[in-house]
Amino acid sequence: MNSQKIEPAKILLAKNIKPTPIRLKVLETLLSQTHAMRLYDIENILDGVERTSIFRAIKNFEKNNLVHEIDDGSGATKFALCEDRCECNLEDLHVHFFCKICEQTFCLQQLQIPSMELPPEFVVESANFVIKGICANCNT
Amino acid sequence: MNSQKIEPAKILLAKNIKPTPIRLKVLETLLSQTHAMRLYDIENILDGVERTSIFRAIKNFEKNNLVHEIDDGSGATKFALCEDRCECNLEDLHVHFFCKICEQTFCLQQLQIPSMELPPEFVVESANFVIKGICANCNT
DNA sequence: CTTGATTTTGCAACACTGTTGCATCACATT
DNA sequence: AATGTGATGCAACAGTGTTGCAAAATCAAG
Repeated sequence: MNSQKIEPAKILLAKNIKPTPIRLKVLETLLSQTHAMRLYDIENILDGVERTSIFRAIKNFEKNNLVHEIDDGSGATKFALCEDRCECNLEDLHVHFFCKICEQTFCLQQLQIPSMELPPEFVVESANFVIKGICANCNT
Repeated sequence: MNSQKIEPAKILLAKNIKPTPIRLKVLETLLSQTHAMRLYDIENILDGVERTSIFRAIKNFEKNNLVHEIDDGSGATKFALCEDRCECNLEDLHVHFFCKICEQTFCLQQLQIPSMELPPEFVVESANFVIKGICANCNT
């Protein structure tokens, strides 16, 4: 079936991203995973593809609101696909969960980041809310 | 006045930390700042003290609930003193604010991290909530 | 006080992540 | 086919965190 080859290209085109081979591979890799991924994870799966090429593809995706960065405190930035109509505004942000055991990061899309009453003159632009603990899989 | 020399030692002793020269210097540096500091910042102020020595002092402080780590997405972990009776439990956690302009990180101690309704079987242990934007000083 | 054990510190080195510069290559347009 | 634009691969680098080991300082026991 070729739907797996056609879909990613459509996604890229919908975001005005030229669907080059590397970008397609990176996107397919992200689509194949349910968790947020490190650059290194993608590198391992796409064996033979340069780290920098993946890096630039991801940066391109970010700029075009296709993926978002998550800083889960593990030391490495993780990346996950945005939801369809995400424009990476404040309202689009959601909470993430980092499991200390399997070290995987979950997008809790149903949990919007709560707005906070900041001190006067402070302006919010974005936020990073990561809850850490043990995920359902590791909690046996 | 010698209160500045006696106080830090008391703080360390109260947390069962042996007040060695390096530890005192690191603690004094943290006390002298209103914002969270990077290892590198402390290193710069304590000119001549080894990075690793500061690192180990900080790690010791962390273990004894004297400082907490903040991951503000700047790439470098920042450290700030805990409040007096902090035991680094969930209830002790507060929101942080990272200013994109001056790159300083503020402890918003009055803002407790809100609890979230997680998916079933997920266990919370800690959290990192950083709001990013422009601080009052830079917002002119 | 001397000896020995333990802890702390300084130094060197390393791993990992992210990033940039540059040359080459592919591709699209004329 | 010629040309220009962008994508890719390669090499190198910087920042951060971390560990191993040896020297120094501290502490405890005799």
